[in-house]
Amino acid sequence: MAKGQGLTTRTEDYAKWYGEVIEAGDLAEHSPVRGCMVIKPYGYALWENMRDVLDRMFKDTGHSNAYFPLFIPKSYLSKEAEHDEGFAKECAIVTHSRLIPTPDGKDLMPDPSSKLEEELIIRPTSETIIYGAIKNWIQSYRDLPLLLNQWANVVRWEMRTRLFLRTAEFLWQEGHTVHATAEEAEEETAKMLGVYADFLENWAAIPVLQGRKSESEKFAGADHTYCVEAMMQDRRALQAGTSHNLGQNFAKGFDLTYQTQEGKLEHAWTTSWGVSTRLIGGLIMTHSDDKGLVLPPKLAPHQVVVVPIWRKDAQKDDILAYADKLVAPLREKGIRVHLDARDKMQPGKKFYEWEKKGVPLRLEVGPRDMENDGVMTVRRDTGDKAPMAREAFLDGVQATLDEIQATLLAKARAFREENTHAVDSYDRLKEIVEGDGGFCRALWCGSDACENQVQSETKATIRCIPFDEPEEKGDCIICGESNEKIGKRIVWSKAY
RNA sequence: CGGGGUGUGGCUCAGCCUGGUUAGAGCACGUGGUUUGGGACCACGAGGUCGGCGGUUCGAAUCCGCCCACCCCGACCA
Repeated sequence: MAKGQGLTTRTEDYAKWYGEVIEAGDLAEHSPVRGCMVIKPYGYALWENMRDVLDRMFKDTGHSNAYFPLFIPKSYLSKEAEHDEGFAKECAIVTHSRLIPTPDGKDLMPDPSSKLEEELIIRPTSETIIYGAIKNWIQSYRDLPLLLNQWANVVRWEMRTRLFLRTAEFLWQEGHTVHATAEEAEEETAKMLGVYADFLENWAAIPVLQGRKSESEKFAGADHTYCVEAMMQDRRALQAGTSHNLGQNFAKGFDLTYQTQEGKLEHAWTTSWGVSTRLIGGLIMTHSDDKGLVLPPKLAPHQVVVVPIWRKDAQKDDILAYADKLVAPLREKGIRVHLDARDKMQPGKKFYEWEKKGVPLRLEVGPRDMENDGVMTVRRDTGDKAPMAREAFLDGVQATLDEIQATLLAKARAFREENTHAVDSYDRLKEIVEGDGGFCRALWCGSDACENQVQSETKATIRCIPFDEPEEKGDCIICGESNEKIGKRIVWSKAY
């Protein structure tokens, strides 16, 4: 994208648009390390806001934060067979602890004598290292439930990466809980999925489908996986968060046992759940437009930006003093406001910049406004521009921000509904998937064979078996067998 | 890991085919001035081991060899 011009539009090239929005919004950039990104201050501020809200939600549901090591002894990974198989092919491995100069003295190489006794895996997820530690914390049913969360970075050596959506290293939170009964573990798994759905809809303004993953899509090592799925503006699905009921699989692998009230020794029941910096990608692809980022007020680093305008230097001090009559009251109301007092920059340039950065509400204050005790307001979501009296603006600003938040959610929900189709034949499924795309609600027999066939022929996958689908008996659109095992429509879509 | 492509100031690229003083342009950046209600203009200025190593040559960004990195398209995935 050339500076001083517009972005590639979504219809021209969606992937290119996505990259340009990130660049123009100053969120992140590629690092010299393959598949890794540098999250810039503005992008990190967005992540911090997400993190703070989620962290509060986790604590309100009884969880405590802890921190476990980045390195996992290789042997830990082989204690849960499915888990091992699921992650082994994308691990970074530490083999040495020291560098020495090469024989020609021009480079460095691992010192053969520093080869580790046991190689260390850089965590792709922390179940194994956490169970290794907490099995010693739990002896009695009185020690349960154990409700932990960790904010951390993890590494998965992915083949193809995209900023935020799939990077070799990413930031996330991973909840890990241990329970005395299967019922409690199931309740926890469902509860945390609900927390994610709440966060996504009410804070990120991203409507989500809640549901269960098919056997082939579930987390490696889980009994079953629940997920929240969102639709991006190119009508592809994004798995925004997952919550896994791990049953006793990991407890057995790590000998995580507790003594019951009756004095018997039993394996515990565990869960894990996570969301990552991928959510930033989801936020971008849900709300942003051809002018750049559009951020929901509840998560935006700056909810309001004030651009002062002066014609002559002599006016500058007066205008800035007047701008403060907006900025100070906004701060008092707890609104995140930024005054852009940069000199030697034309107002128009600032307008474009904050538009690209997705600030929900822009205020322009110049001599005319100062004279009228007014302010010019511009909404990022609709582009609506309106002059207002200062006091009236201040009285209504929170309501305006709430309305922007609600508008974004409603718009995203309407888009998803428009692009969700009830599909009753495989031909129709292919037609949609190969055409505009979207979510296809269809009957499915529950077999891997049908799932694999669709995936290899169309690239679409089963995103989830939604909770809120009504019961519906009928024949699988692929093989024609009865769907009695599933008993309702499931959702197919291409996904990120 | 297969197929394709690209490596030259912060960014986008020209120069390479046909080797020849001091490697260019636009954007961005700095200073000064005029500007400022939707991306300003003028002047001056700073910034480069031309991805790395080796070879050919009097001389290499340019030719040859090897290596590395990144990007795009596939198979795999939060």
